[in-house]
Amino acid sequence: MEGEGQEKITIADVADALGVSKTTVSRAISGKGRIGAATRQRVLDYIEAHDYKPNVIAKGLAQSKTYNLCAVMPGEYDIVDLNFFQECLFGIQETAGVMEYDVLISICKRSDLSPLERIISNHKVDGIILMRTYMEDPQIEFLQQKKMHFVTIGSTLYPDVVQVDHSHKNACKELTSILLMKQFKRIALLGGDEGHFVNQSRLYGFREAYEEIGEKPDESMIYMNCDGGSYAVERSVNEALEKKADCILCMDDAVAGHVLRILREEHIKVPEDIRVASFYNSMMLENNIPSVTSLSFDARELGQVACRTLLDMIEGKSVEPCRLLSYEVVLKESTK
Amino acid sequence: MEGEGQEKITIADVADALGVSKTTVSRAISGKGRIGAATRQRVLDYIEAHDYKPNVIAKGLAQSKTYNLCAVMPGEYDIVDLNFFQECLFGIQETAGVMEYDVLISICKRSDLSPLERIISNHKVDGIILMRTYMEDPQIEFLQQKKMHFVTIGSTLYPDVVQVDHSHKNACKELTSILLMKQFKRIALLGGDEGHFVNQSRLYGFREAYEEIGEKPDESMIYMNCDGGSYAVERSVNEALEKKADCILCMDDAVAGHVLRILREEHIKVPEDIRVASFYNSMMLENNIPSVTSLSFDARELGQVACRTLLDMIEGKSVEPCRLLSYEVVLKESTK
DNA sequence: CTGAAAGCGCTTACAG
DNA sequence: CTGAAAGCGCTTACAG
Repeated sequence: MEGEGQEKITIADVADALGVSKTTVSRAISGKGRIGAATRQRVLDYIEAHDYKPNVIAKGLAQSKTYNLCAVMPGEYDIVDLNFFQECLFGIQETAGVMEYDVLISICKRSDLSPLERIISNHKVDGIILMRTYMEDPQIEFLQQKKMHFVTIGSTLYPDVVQVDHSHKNACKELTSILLMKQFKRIALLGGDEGHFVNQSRLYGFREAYEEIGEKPDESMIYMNCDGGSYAVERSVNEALEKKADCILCMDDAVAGHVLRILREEHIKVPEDIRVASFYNSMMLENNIPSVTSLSFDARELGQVACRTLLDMIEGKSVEPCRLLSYEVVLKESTK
Repeated sequence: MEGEGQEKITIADVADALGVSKTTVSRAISGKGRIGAATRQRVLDYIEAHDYKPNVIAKGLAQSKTYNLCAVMPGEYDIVDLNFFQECLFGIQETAGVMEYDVLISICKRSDLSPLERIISNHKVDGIILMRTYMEDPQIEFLQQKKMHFVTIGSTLYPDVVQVDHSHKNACKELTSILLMKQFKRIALLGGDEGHFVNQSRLYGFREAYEEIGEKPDESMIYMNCDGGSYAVERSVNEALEKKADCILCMDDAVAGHVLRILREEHIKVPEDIRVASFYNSMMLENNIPSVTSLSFDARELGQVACRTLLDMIEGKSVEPCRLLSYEVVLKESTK
């Protein structure tokens, strides 16, 4: 009698069984419209007992909704980002699930939005979360033109986009300030892709820290676009060493990983000979000796907040256009 | 005139515009049913020109399909696995997209299937891809009971489940054999979670390599469940060293990362004092000195094959129940 | 408080 | 070869 392939029971079935109309059943479930408390309880009990679950697809069709969200993840990433995206996704799906939404994933390269376009033109989702922003962002332009509900994880200068982000600028400023206070003044900055908004924010924070003490960073020691591979990093590190840098600040752990390897190869000791810190932490460096100073962000929370915000937008509530979440500076041996 | 918020045009609109029935339009698009070539072309031209795209949700409802797949990703993972899952997902969504399917993601802990259950009972997907298998697998049991179409990435002993996997057993056997041929006979094996099918396969391959040369591994140097953190690894490594192991074989790069750190701390040189190799490669170890020998698998291909197989099942085609993809042994400095 | 009916945007026997 | 009609499983004005 259990699990007997009991085919999908529909709202009509429960209406028949209870001798009421489909309308009534629908109302009992949704809680919308006037309905007698007793009647309501009867159908609730029945569907509970018979394990009835409304077909969300049909419901969606009737309401012109899908109860799906789309999380778009960049097609180009390195393993450090990966962990970040994964955590975000976790947060997103967690809070989506609570509201009976599901999350559809779209992996898009910056140069090719077609996966996203397909999802939109197929009317598969009610809203979109962009998991990375670019300075020039074709995804944002596309979604605005399509008038879709969406929120970005990461900041942007495009007007009228709802965004949630960590305060990368402040975080980087704080870390840089600490380093400066420790009297490491010749800091080399190994930055990531200039086209990513987040890297610009980090750079900004770095500069502000210097400004605050009335000094200027050595511009010739600011190396952007270092995430192109270990070769770019190697050149930058060598140049920084020639210029007598006393500290190397890396935009993320992928870069930091390369840096640490290079220093080790050249028998340059951290932190004795030079200090190293990273603007983004991951599990990647956890086995490094010495342990490395970095900024720490809660990606999962970011996903949760982004998702909740999007859900609010879909439901027509008003939302805060720019949320900034906090961060931590984690000081370790590499900057002693 | 462009992008003028031209609200969703429906099949009825195009039927009206063309003076034909909705039936005809539907047939022209799907290619099913008899229809005049000329008529067909007319509607095709029209929808092309007017950028009409059928509402997949409505289509799905009429056909009792969703054109969605679900990829279930484990909720517990470490960063090494992560890269694997990401690559898989890439492959999955890539091949799903070609068939106009989208992929919905569900992150499930082994102990809590509720995200998956929700998706199933909401009729949100036509099939499921399980991205990891366990020896005792509640997900498989659940899906079989629900009579859903699904395929697993990773092997399983459960009967009648369609699975695609890399030949972990053979791969590990081959790597172990090479090590044995190099006369490293006292190999310590640091294994992962015994509950994961893949780790049992690896262990199996390890044993078979010994058998083949008529010898036996030192059972006291087989340490399973090492992925619980660095402490478990540390104990195992120290014990292995006491037992004069000449080589440490790690089930994956997370474990390998810990091992390499521990050896470095204790000033034990690789490969001079002891050899190290990993059964699973990732970007995680790419900066290690020395470079480390490992097995290499193409996770993306795995995703593609799994997805194509699932799609075939959904369309009622018969599929190969167990596909095994190939691998590579990548010899590097750590086992010289 | 409850129900009959129309509608969401498609598909698909069934006629012609 | 083409169309009118019923149906997929819901929701929601509109009446009563």
